[in-house]
Amino acid sequence: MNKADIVDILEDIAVLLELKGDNPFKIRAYSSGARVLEMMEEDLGDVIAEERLDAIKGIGSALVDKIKTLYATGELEYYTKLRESVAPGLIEMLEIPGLGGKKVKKLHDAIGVESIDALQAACESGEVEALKGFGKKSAEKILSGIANRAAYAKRHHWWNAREVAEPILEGLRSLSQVERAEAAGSLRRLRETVGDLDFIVATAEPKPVMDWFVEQDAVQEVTAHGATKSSVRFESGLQADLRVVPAEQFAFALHHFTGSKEHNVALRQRALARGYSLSEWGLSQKGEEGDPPTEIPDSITTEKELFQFLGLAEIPPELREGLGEIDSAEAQQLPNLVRPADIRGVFHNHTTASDGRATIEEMAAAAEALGWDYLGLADHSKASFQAKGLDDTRVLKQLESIRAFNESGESPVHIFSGIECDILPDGSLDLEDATLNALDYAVMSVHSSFSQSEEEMTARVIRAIEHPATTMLGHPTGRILLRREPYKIDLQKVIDAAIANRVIIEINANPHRLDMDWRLWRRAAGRGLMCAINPDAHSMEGLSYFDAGVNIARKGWLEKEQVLNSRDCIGVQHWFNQRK
DNA sequence: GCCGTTTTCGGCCCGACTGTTTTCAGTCG
Repeated sequence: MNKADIVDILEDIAVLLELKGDNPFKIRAYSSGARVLEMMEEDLGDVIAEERLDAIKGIGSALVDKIKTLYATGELEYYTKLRESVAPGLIEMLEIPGLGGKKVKKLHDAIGVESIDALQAACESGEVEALKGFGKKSAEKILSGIANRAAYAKRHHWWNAREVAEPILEGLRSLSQVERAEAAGSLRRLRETVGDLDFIVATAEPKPVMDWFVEQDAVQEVTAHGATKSSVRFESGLQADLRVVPAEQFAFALHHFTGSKEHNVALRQRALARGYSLSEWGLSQKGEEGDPPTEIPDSITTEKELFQFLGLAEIPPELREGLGEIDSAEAQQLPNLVRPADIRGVFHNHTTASDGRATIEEMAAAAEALGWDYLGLADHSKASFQAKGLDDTRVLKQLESIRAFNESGESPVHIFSGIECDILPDGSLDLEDATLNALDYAVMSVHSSFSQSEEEMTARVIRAIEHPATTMLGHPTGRILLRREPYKIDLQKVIDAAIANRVIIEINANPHRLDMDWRLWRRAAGRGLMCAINPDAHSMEGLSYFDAGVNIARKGWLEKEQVLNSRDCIGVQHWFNQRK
C-alpha cells in the first residue's frame, strides 16, 4: 500500500476514534501522525527498510507498527475492526456544522441515528430537540446544515477567495472606527485552496464594524454575531469570520488567526518553554503556583516584534505551516523568498495558433504592460487535437512569425519561441527532433492516457525528461484542484531525473492547477532543481496568474536564484542553450 | 498515542461562541 493510502487510513482512524469518544490526545496522535507521514518527502519504503520510521517526531511505536503492517500487507486488523464498529453514516454526519464526535455519538446512542437521512427525520419528528443537551435551535441548525451540506463543505480556489476578500478588506479599512484591518487564515498563508475567510480588525468601537460586516449586500446568512466575533455566509457557500480586537491585541490576533494550527501549537510551546503563555489575546507570564499570570510590560504591536520577543526572525505567513520554519527562524536562516517584482517574464503561454484567445502581438502587449522583458509562447502540439495543436509545419511557420515580430522592433518584449509538446503514452514526443531543436525551448506535458499505472506514467515522463530537446516539464501531476485528482506518478523519481538532466519543472500558475505542489519544492530545489513559474495563459488576462505561481514558489521556500523567470533575457537564453 | 537537559509518568495550546443550561459542555478555529 502506498503512502497516500496509509495517510488516509490514519486520518480515518482518528475520525472513528472521535466517534467512539476515545481519548482526545490519542485522536490527535493519529491525525498528527498522518500529517507527519504525508509531509515526509523521502520514500516510505526506504525509511521502513532502514528502520528509521520511529526516529520521526510524531510517529511512535504504535504508529510504526501500523504503518509497517499497512505498507507490507495493505491491511490492518485494528482498522478493520474499528470500522466495523462504527456505522458509516456517522462519519458523514461530522460534516454538518455544529456536530462533533460527541454529539454524533450521543445521537447514535440515544436515538439510534445512523445516517444523514435518519438524522433529518429525527430532527423533523422532534426526537432530537427532546434530547438532553440538544434543543429546538440545535435541531433547526442541523436541518439547515444538512440542506447546505454541499455548499458548506466546499473549499474555494485561492484566486477566487482573494477576489471576494479584497473588497471586504477595503470596506473595513474605509470605516472611520477601524484602525487596522487584515485578512488572515489560509488566504494570507497563500494556500492553494481556502476554506473560509478571516478578517482581523483593530478598533475601540466594535459594534458599528460588526454591523457593517453582517449587513453587507452579498451576505446570505449570519451564523454568529457576538461581541468579538461575527460570521457570515455568502451565496457561493463561502464563509467569512470577522474578529474585532483592541489595537494592543491586534498583532496577537492576526498571528493567531493566520495560523496554521500546527505553527501556532509550535509557537505556543516555544513560549511555554520560555515561561510565557501565548494566546490570541496576548502574552502573559506563567505564574507560580496559584498566582494569576501577569501581563508582559513591553508593548508588542507587530508580528515581527512578537517573533523577536520569542527569539525568532519574522516568519512570513506563507511559511507558517509547522514545517521547520521556527527552527530556521531561530537560526536566522529563513529564505529570502522570491517576490513578484523579481519576475522578468514567463514561459508556457498559448496564442490563437492553438487554443489561446490572443495573438502574438496582443500577448506581447500584455507582457509589456506587466513590465516584463520577455515572454515565452508555447502552443499545443498536434496530439492535443481538441486544442488545435500544431504539427511540425505549423510550428515552423509560427517560429517564422515570432522571428519576424522580434526583428520588427515593434515591442520591447522579446518573444521566446517554444512549444508545449505532448508526451505520448510511451514517453516519446509528439514532434520531430528537428522541429524541437529549431525552437528556443520546449515544455513537455502529459495530456492523455491519465489512467496509466504509476510505473508506466513515471517511466513515460522520465523518458521525456531524458530527451535532449526537453527544457521543462509542464504540470507534472495533471491535477485540477477541487475537481480532478493527480494522475499516479512517482514524483521523487521524476524530480531526480529532472535534476540529473538539468530539466526545469514548472509551477503551473493557473489557480486551478498550482502544479508542482508547494510541499515538494523546498527539498527538490535544495537538491538543485530549477523552477519556472508559468501562467499557462490562454489570454492576455491569463498572464496575471503568474502571481499565484509566485505564491506557490514562496510557500515552497524558493529564492529568486532558483526561479528561471528572475533571470534577464541573456540569462534565460544561456539556460536554453546549455542543452543544445 | 506521543514525548522528555525539570520527565519513562503525566502531561498534551488556548479562548470565544452557541445553546443549553442555572454553571457548563461541545464545537470551532
